[in-house]
Amino acid sequence: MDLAGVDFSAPSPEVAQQLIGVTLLVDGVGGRIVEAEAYDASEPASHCYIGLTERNFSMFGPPGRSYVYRSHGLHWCLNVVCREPGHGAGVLIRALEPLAGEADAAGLARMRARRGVDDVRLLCSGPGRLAQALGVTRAHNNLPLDAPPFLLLPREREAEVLAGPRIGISKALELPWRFVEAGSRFLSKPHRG
DNA sequence: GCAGGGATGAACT
DNA sequence: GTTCATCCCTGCA
Repeated sequence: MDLAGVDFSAPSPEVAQQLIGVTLLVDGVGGRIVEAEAYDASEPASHCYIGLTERNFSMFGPPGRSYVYRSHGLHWCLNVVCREPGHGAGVLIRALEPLAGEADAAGLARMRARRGVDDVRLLCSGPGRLAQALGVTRAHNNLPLDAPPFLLLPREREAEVLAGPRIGISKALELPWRFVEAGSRFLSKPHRG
């Protein structure tokens, strides 16, 4: 399963690393991925750790699809599914650098309207913010990423990627499975080595 | 059936 | 740094 230069059948940490610098659009709105976290059925921080449930079934399906879940009763979070079907693994998309070129002005305006904020650095800097800016909800769960409304575009240049501990979890804190683009202004939190 | 907790974000002090 | 909005899943009765 290869899409936008990313091998989605690889282990999730590899997929997360490869996703940094890739452009993600939903219905034409989005930006470059600058922060992503890997999750796998083998470690307790993952929704997959407990096995297949109604909530996480997407992550046990074929790679290259979406997994969208509700966080804290309020926010939607977008993941991409990786590994082989039945394994249970995914990558949480945590932050985007919003596309800001002249051709993308309409997309930027839609993100600002959905978020209700003007500052471009607050549009997609966090998994809940990102989903709101892109209009992602439960309706986007378990959809293929190589078909509308999703569009993935390969890196235009090499990205310098740093690894560090994941954010907001209480288990498997030792795994350095958060990947960020070095020096990005659009991270949800600064990188820690 | 019910209590506890969470891959968050915003508004506080 | 702390608090809280408020849904869904889990574990235990």
